[in-house]
Amino acid sequence: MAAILKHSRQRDAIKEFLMTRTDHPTADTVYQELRETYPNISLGTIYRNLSLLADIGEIQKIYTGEGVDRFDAQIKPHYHIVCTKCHRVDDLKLDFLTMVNDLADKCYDGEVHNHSTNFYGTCKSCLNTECSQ
Amino acid sequence: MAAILKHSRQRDAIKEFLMTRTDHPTADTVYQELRETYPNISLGTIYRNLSLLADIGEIQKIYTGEGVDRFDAQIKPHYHIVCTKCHRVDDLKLDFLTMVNDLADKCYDGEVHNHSTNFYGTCKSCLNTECSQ
DNA sequence: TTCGTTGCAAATGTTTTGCACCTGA
DNA sequence: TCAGGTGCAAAACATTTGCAACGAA
Repeated sequence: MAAILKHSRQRDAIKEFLMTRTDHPTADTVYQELRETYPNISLGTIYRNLSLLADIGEIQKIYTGEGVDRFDAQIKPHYHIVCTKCHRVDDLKLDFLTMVNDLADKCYDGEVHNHSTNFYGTCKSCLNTECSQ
Repeated sequence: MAAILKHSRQRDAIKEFLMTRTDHPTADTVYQELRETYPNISLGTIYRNLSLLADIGEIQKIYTGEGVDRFDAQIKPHYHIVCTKCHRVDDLKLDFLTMVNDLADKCYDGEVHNHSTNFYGTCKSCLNTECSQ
């Protein structure tokens, strides 16, 4: 069922762009940036490739509950922190707590395979500008 | 800024309906069910009241990353488990791990206020019907 | 040549919003 | 009375998809 992948310049560019970023761009950000190099690239291509890359596990799709999906070239399990003021999404340098899956599995009558945690708070730069708001 | 709330039959019905449910209905489910009692109720009213109730903390909005938002009348912090086969969302009988916020705060240069975790797995009924698929 | 990929545009699905009318306090 | 609430329909958004042309193997 899984089709054989052909090489595509656009897909390479999308993945390469993601790997240069430590924030977690949205599909539209990827689109706006890549349009400078590939003026004819289409949003559909961005979405198709981001989905495909996420499906084959080369990138990660992040749901923050703030409307838009975000993407991350870092596929090692890790946590994210969302600033509730400026909506920026950062990686958190906290070890992934695999044993939490076991805790959850013990109190569930199905099977628990994984978990996804988002932390919410205020980023440093929003803390600093708090009084001027 | 916050307006004074007036009583509304529709808002009551929405909250009451949510309180009868142990699953976590989507806005559309609330709409379909309440339409039987209030044939003229509109989806806009459902969305407006669900948002309002979530804003004032009487209900909770749940993001599962599966497209639609879900709502929960249980506002005590707790975790959810999403079945990746049938997309049903259950409560997990696992104590909320408040200390995880402190763990996260220690390795972040902003402030961590909260976290939200979704577990992903297979529910009992999907496990049972696995071979017939 | 073959079949996956692209660009474009239209379609989809969820959620929000403008507006005139209604309703609770 | 009057500000908040409602129903309706249109709009806004993010994302997906159909299709003919394109391009890698």
